[in-house]
Amino acid sequence: MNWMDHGLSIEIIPPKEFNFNECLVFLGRSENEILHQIRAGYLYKLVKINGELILLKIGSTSQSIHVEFPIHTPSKSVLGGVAEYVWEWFDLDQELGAFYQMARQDRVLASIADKYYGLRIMCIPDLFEALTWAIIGQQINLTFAYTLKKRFVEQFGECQTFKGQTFWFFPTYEKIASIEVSDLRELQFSVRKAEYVIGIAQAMTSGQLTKEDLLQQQEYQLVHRTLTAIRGVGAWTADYVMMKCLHHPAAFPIADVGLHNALKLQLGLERKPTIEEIRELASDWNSWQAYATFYLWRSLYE
DNA sequence: ATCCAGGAACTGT
DNA sequence: ACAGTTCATGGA
Repeated sequence: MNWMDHGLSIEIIPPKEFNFNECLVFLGRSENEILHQIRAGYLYKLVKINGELILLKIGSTSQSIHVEFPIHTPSKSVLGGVAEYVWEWFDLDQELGAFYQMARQDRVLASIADKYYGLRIMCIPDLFEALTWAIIGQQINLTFAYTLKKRFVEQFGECQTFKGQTFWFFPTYEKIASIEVSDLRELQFSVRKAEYVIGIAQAMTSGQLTKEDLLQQQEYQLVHRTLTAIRGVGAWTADYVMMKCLHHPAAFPIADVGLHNALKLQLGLERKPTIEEIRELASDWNSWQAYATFYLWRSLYE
């Protein structure tokens, strides 16, 4: 992690292959997103550092990312925590040189890797949020998924208001562990999804499920098995969470409908490819499947 | 109206 | 192991 403490703000020096504006395009894909806002080239997000809610205002020059604090005067330890958070959110530990080298030779990826150069996987550092968002998104269209997430966050999350704008923080698992299935049914969750989300919240509250344990397990197969043992988490959700939260570059949600649509579009196919055809197309993506998938998702929003 | 959506568990064979 | 069914509702 490479960053500087400027007292009332911080400056983060990302690796070479990084383009803030490409990341903003991805973050701005839904009007109904409630967990961050984009205004005049700045990204606003409410985060929790050392148990304290902090509003971030994030901008970028060609060489660096800078973070300001519109509401708070941050302490030293908060500044460090914020740098860590932003570094992880933008997936800045990845060195993408090898990805672009592979992608340039790849029939599917060549054009989009060039077109979206510098785009990073926009991560979901909070494990509970990553799992919940994946479960919400199962088998419904993305627009409705955002609507459900918005209701969920507004009902059970925390917020701060600044200059007439309200900024939201995702509900904690402790909070969700104490609610009932009927509370989520009122928001139009299905009974199943409500059970899954509350069950995961309870497992996390009791300490049975932690991000630290999953990070420590490291090996793809082991983590994947641990995740799919959770009720509500199948192969797709496990790969989604490994990609967006646990930073596994080989995570590959191969059954994803968005991936299928993007491949169809990129290759000009008349129908969506089969799983076997995708395995063939992806045969050279070794250890970059997550980035390949993310760039293909990006290609769906122009 | 009809089909599908960033799936997964459950049931029956 | 594998295939079919159910869940649940909005968007296009």
